[in-house]
Amino acid sequence: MNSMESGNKSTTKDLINLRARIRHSAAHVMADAIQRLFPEAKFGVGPPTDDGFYYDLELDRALTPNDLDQIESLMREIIAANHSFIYTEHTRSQIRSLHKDQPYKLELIEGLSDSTALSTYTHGTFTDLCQGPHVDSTGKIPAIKLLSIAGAYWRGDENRPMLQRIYGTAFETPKALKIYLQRIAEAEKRDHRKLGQDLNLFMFDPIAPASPFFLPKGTIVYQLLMDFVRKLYLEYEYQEVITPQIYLSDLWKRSGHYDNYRENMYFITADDREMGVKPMNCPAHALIYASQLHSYRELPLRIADFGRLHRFERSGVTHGLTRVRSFAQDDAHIFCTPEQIHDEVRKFIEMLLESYKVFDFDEPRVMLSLRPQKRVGSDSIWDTAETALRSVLEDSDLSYEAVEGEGAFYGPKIDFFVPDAIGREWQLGTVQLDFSLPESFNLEYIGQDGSSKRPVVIHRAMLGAIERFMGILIEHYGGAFPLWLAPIQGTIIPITDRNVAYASEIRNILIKEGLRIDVDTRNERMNLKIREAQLQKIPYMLVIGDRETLEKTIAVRTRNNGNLGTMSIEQLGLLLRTEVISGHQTNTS
RNA sequence: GCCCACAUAGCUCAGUAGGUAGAGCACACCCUUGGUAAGGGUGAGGUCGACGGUUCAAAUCCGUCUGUGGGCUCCA
Repeated sequence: MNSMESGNKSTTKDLINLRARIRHSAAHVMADAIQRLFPEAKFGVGPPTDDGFYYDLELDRALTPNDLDQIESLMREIIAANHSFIYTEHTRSQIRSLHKDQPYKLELIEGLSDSTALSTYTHGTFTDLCQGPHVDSTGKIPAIKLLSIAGAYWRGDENRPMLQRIYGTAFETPKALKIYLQRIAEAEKRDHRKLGQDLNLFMFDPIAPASPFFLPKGTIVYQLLMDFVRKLYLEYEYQEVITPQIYLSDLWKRSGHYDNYRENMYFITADDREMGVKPMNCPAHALIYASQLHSYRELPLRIADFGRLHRFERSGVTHGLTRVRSFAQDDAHIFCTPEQIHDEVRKFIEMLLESYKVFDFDEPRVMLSLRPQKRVGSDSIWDTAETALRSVLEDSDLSYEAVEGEGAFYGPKIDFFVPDAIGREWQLGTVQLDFSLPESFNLEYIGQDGSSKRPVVIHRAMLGAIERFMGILIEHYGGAFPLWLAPIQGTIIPITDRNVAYASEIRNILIKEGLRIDVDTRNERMNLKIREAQLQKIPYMLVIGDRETLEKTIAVRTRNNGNLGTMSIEQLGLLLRTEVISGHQTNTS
């Protein structure tokens, strides 16, 4: 993603193809090395990936990092020997007998149709079922590195055996490999779990697995994100509500969650009655809607809710802030007429694109997810819903990809994925149509002709889970939040304690201007205070010594090592306020 | 849930022939009042994730559990 960006389209494509050939070839070389070291190994598949390659294999013992080193050095020998890759086509019985000791390969062969050529590639003494393409010879694999050992189900099926997967990568030059490895190291430095601890944003405790505790600084960011969304809600005419956390199971039976989502829910029993902790807000909003009679004149009705949700995620899938069991979304449900769907989805997408720009995210990738196997509602309802979403996307400038079977159980959806500062992609927003909820909750409005009609529900979230969004933002900014989001916007550094009184005076003035300012009154040297403020990624360091106290000025330094010199309190206030406002301004605000 | 790994002071980590624990930073106190990324000294701090087993003796070996990490599956 990084080094590919230069150059025109065709060379980019050439490079991608070259890398795929190199990596696929490296996978063969790795399998060769493994077979020499472990002749009893049974091989699965070994394809190239976007970032490297892997090979799956079965072995009677677990591989260790030490084994990886051995495999890698043997690979280097095989590469140095510069064996040619030789393509051969076979009959079905030939290719079967070639792989007679390889049960997984035999299964793959069974799955191949007779219309495709049954081929192998051989280098040196190693032959593998493969349609290629490869580089000419093993010597044309310029740079390799084995990275990790993992478990992976055979054919991705959790009911089938778990194989060992070795991940590696290969590049067209040693330099390109080095750049890639540096990028991984950079990603580690930005890891939100590490930064969250270093910057005192949030913590975890084993007593509440996968459930974040937001510390005071993290809470400031969290609240600012909600404030940001609330401001857009005013503009886009949403109404916020607060709804209960726990409901009798009758509700979940009615909404379909009891049948379709139970394994992800927490249940408790009180008063001999079973209750479920909400994993979603939609049923609550349906109850609110149903509590009153509605006219078509009121629609669309946009109900927003930052309610805390709990979802039991299987152990092993949780991850820092990005996959948690307790969270809140910038969730809202739009109740509208079928005719209003198009306009509502369009407006939502407009709001979403506008807000992503504020966070310096590039244009999102858009995915339209269509009906899954496990679903509620008739096929004709699904037809209507899918057509509606498609038409909005067709009318917009956005390019999108439609995927069968990925929709929610209650309706099709559009998901938005954005790349962060180092090229990784994350799912943020989502908009989902729901024709089932209005049915099951018997929602109605009175139409122009005086008869009862069925509204449509649109589920939508822009930032998605605030927890997740914050995790992504931390990595995107590398912990250096823009001024408007920084938990502490400036720290005042008195050089001696003679300057503390003036420092407090400055602080009070800036606080009254709505800024988040600290004073570092510790008996430490200025250098240390600056260092720590830098490490905490505080945007402004406001140094105050005898000179400033006397002249009623402030020496201003930014975290980018920019020394802005001295200025008056008025100048500083203006500077900070201007930066705060421009930081989170949307197009329409 | 599955495979593999890891769990030692608030943090980062050291502690492999099994013999009742160490460092740096942080913290407390003292000295130092210092102009743009670490001033110095002293001190306190750990039932080595939990439970069980082997052993005269377990942070160290074995088992179970919990949590976390890398993946797989899942992600409404």
